[in-house]
Amino acid sequence: MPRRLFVTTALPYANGPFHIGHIMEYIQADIWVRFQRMQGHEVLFVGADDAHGAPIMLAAEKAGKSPEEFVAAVAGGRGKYLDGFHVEYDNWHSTHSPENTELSQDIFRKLKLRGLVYTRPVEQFFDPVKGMYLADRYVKGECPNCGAQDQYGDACESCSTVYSATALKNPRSALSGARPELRSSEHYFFRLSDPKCKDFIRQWLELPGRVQPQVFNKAVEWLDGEGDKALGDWDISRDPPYFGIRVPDIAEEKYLYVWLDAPIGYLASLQNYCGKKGLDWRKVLETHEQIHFIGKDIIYFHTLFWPAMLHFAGAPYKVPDHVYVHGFIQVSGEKMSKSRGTGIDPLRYLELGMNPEWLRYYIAAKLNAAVEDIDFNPEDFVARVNSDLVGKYINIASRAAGFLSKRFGGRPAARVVSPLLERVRVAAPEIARGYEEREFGKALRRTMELADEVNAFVDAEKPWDLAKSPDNAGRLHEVCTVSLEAFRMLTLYLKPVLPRLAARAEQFLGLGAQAWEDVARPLSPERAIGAYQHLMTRVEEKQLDALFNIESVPQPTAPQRHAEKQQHAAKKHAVSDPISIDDFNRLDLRVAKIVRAEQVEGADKLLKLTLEVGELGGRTVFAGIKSAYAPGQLEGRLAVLIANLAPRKMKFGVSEGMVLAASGEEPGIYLIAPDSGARPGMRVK
RNA sequence: GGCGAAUUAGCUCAGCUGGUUAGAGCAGCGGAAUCAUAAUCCGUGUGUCCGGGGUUCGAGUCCCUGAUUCGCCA
Repeated sequence: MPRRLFVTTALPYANGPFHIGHIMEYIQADIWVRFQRMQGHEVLFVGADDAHGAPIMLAAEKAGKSPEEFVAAVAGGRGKYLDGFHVEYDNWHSTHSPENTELSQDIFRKLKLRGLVYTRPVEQFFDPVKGMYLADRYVKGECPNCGAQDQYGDACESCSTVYSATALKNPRSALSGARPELRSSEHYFFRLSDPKCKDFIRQWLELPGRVQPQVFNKAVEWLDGEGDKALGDWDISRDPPYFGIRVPDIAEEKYLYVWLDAPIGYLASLQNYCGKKGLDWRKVLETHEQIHFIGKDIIYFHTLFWPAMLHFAGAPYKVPDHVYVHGFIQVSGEKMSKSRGTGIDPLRYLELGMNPEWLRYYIAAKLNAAVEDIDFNPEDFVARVNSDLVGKYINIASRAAGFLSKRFGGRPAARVVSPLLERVRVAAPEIARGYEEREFGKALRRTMELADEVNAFVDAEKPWDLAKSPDNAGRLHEVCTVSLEAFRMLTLYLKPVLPRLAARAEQFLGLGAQAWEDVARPLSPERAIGAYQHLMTRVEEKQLDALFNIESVPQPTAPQRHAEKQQHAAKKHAVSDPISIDDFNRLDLRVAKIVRAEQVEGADKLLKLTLEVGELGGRTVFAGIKSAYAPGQLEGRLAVLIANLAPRKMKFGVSEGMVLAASGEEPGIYLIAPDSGARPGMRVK
């Protein structure tokens, strides 16, 4: 009995392009969906832009566009990312759409009808210059607890007290700088604290397998909060000006809060798709399991509000069957940050010509079903992709195809019996379980174990020796057939992760698109394989350097020039005169944290760095790295400092050491960074 | 501040309800091989399982405590 699945990914906020975190989620969901389809299940996989809310309104204003234009421009850029990473949605829509307006107002009306919506006045800051109410994050002032300056209206970064914006001392609008006025207006609330609401949510959460255990615990913690942590009602309306959906059936201009209409966008996208396909979306909703992939940052909305909204709105709406939560992707152990330049720009990845399936594989290899962050580590990326995919998996086809084509007209041997193939074949259910449970890392680890066994088999059988004597032709034929048949099954196991590569491999093997059950259908002696051509190239470190170094976009160089360059470079490769270990020990190298980086007035190449060097305290260093780094990129990073270099007086001040950086013939300077875990003040030896 | 999670080999990570000398991949090192112009195979781990206490016949696994990191506090 095939399952019917309605699968979504979290709706990205349409105030900018995708970042690597979005792409990770889409890859996770896409792999899962492709796997389900290979199982013969029916899947509707949709996404949409989350287009409403104050931040978009303000971003549009800043860009000199209407919100509609602004959002449309962002939406126009989505395709190249999704296509680029082989993420295949059935539909991509927007919350700023007729479907979403209708659905959101319908759900609102139904909730109201059931007595779960009420109004009460809310006191809020109003910016008299901008003529709008200010969300907490748009108010700044002094912390009421510790007096720290310049804090946002929700929590203090200094003493981490949580408060409301109206508690701030000397508040001002972060938008206009004006002193905000306290005004009151009528807001709509969703009665989340109602016992029947909480009871329902708990019951919804408790179904085994509904959400991961970590998510369950978190949700219950919110649900059972007491005192000032008790679950409160949810403010679901906003005053104009607001880019959103009107609160229906009232004369006054009020809007639904963006977080109310955002998840409804899942349904709007489904409805939009069904409209195009002539399907009844109500029917589809009824017959399909509803599954949401989301990040850990939005658990709150998806495990409390969303199921409650759907449940109490009633038919045709249906509560989600599963909410699957993933962690964040970090880069080299650091939180992603555009200002520090540590993020990976997915578009740049594609523009550099890097293979999207490398990233799909790497991400899949690190993903599991837990709510854990994963780390993108460049060296690890190179090692995994090159040794797993190229060295182990692709190599199997490459080792067998030549003999089979040259000696046997490309036809596999008939009726080959092999314990190895049996082992590869019986792994199918275990690997399937890995995909099903979103334990992609496990599925791939197992697959690569099998690839190892196949390579060991080839080594033991030594086809190159067998090929030397015509007497061994039969055995040679069998060995090559076993290798290639194993390759076929491994391809099938990897197909959800590597759809493009699998399609090319299938073509090479003379097969149609394989489904999961085709594990049991071996290569036919009737059909010759095609000529082997390489299926995947290796990652080069240079590509990762280019990916991370925003400043030095690689110049396409003519081949001759490249050769010239290498000749020049060769002369410089000679190593300097030897020194003793004592000479080396005279250098006092320390890990230093760059706490501040500033432009130096009048200097072409220098940046002024303020360093923190553990017990050595603070240092000021002038570094000639202005051409390669913007000051903002450097703050917070670790570097290596020569701490005992004699201080040097410069035009702009005294430099108390040097930070280490690498450079070559080509332009570009690369700061030497300690591995994660190093602390300021540690000695480098 | 309160609550929670994480901390295992150079790197990335497995280690289920406590049970023999703690594992894998990659890297490194030593060998072999040359079918694979993209590579493989064999061998090789003296790891304060974050520190310190405790429970237990027995703890990476449970409890307490400290450190660091990361979340959540609507």
